[in-house]
Amino acid sequence: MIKKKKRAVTIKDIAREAGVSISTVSFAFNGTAPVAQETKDRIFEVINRLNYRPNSAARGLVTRKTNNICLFTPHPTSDFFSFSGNGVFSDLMQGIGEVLDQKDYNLLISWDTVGYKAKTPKLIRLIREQAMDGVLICLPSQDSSIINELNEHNFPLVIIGGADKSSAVNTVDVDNHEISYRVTRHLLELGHKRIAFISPGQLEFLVCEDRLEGYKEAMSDAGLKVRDDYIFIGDETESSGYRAAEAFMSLKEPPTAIVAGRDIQAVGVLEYTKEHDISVPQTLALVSFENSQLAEKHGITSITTNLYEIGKEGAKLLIKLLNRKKERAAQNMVIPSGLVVRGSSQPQSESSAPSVAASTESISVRTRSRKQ
Amino acid sequence: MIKKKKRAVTIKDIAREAGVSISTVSFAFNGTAPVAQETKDRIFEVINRLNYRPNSAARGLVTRKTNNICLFTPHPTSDFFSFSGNGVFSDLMQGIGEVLDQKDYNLLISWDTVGYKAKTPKLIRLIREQAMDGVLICLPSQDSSIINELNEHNFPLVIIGGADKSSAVNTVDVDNHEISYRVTRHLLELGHKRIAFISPGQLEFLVCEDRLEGYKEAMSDAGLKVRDDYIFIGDETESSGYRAAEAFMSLKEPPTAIVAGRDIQAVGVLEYTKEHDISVPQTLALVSFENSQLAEKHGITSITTNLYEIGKEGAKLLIKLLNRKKERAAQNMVIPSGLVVRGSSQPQSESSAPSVAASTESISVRTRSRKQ
DNA sequence: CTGAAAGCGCTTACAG
DNA sequence: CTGAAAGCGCTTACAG
Repeated sequence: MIKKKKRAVTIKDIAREAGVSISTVSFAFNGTAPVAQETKDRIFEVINRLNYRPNSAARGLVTRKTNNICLFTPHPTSDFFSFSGNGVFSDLMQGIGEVLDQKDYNLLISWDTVGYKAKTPKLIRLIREQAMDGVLICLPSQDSSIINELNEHNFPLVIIGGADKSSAVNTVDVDNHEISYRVTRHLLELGHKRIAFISPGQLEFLVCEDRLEGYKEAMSDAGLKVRDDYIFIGDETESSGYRAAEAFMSLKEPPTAIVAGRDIQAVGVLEYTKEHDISVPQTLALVSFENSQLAEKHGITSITTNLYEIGKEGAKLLIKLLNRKKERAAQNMVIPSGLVVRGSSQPQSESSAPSVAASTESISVRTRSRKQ
Repeated sequence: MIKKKKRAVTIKDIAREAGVSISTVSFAFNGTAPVAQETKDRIFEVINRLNYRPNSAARGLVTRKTNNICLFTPHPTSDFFSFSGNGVFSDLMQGIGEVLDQKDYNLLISWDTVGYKAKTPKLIRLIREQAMDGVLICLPSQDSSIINELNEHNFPLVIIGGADKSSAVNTVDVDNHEISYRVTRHLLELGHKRIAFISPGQLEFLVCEDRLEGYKEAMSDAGLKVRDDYIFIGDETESSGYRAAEAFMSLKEPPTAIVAGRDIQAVGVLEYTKEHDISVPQTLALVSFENSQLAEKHGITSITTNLYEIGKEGAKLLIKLLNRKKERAAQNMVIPSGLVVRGSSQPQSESSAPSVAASTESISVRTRSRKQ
């Protein structure tokens, strides 16, 4: 037996060893044409003995499939992902990873290096090189130049998180407008009228804009005026929540409730109330988004924004797109959110007992989709 | 002008449009053979106009290069990565990402789905399909079956984080043994003799084993006995730190200092001391690993374990390997760590003033490598 | 059920 | 400096 070093085993090796043609090997291996059981057995014996796997480049060249899907997103430590306390980026990756693994797709990552709304040479290069079959985009705001390039080259695309519902693109996201409305509504139902809002980040981010709008709409619908001094643009730091609280509570007419844009901000608010002996929820009620461990730990009422589910459903949708022959209308999938009520927004009549979770939907997250 | 829809532009299109042969296009594009300036200009005009990029599969088939490097790691939300408070996984990805972006490599991710020390079909498949040029492994413990397969196929490999120094593999890591020794030594120098240790996780994890050994060695070197009841196997939760403190402080002879295996555990310890009116550092001194935001926030003395640097240097090393013709001895690179002293381990003579950082090496992280 | 042949889009000797 | 040709390892009509 001659041992060749290093060279990878090819379909020719299998064919020779099994005494058949390479087409037969291909047919057997892929189950793409009928092959006699006997020869099939012979072929697979050799395949397994030699640990044969088709070279991905060669196969990709003819099938025009790479089995790679690309995730395009800001760097993991950028402020888009830097929600302390909760692994937003990890959750997203986990969701995507689980689906791709199961479907035998590989995950290729391309960072949005140049900052928001910037040109994106790397992704564009990958598109033109046809290095993947489809792409998953997760950006703070929509970049139409990428979307156009993707469409031109017929690359299936799903936008996850921060989806602009108005465009005819496949999206998977939480409905930030709706959940912000719901969270504000929760405070209104507790009797609050002076409700302030902290934006989770700059308003250029779609998530932030949507949450602000949801808050405003809830206020208007309740017949209340939206006051500019009740709106604070925060960021990913705890201290931005602290500063927001400081600003609000220094007003002549301070709010009786705050909608924090994210849990870490809510923690900042609590820090302020502790320092200034403001009782929560008696004097100041507090609700937030994310429902991360932080919210649980500090007894903050919060609404879930499940990045894990978003990643998972996004990946699923993309794969479905890849295996579809005929085009269909773009789908906008919304991941349900559950409001988890805790001590920070308990009705005042009830005792301020340890946090109580009272949510219907927070566990069983189902997905529904609607045509656009 | 005839507009063809959808078909990607190939080297043939460029050749036809520029009136040259495809070899000349290839030579010009890759700068791999001299081409007359005039024809070169003509070719590049067409290339730019048509946005040509060589098909990656076709190119990969002949060059045997994919420009992909694969990261093999547990799922991002697995307990290996679930250090709350700090984005270990994000930091790692960030470091890797920056280097690869700059060098025009793509990042392919393969999760270690089956748990620790398990068979790993996915990675093995990618190896055999030759879907990448090299791999970066980041696992809680070494898996020799993978390493063997990698070697068989001549795949360059770098192990980052959790590296077993004994084997002849390229590694990049913090020296967990040394930093644990250093951190314990710090307490010894403050006069402590009864020092307890909380393991950051199960001892099967190399990181944990190394840190425990470093602690033990420091104790022995100081002529102190290592007591079994001074060792607690913690995990990634805050409460494991709390429970460790509880166990230690209930001993007949409680320790006067604790080495927490990670910052989140140190926070748990502080929670316990607060509840039980134990003054830190007077009655109980505390040091930890990671030097995350948690350590800073709570004034905990901690030693840096820079995953960002580890990722970065790991990626750099791997790329160096890829571009090297002749083999060289395996390299073990250690990322320097800096001890950041804060209030939790202040010498008792000094006032318990707000945290003071006193570290020489924590900022300027340089790398040195040694042959093995 | 099986094989010979073409072709995917490139790179790379080899001539000239 | 440029072109014709072979070949990378596969899949897929096309015959038989």
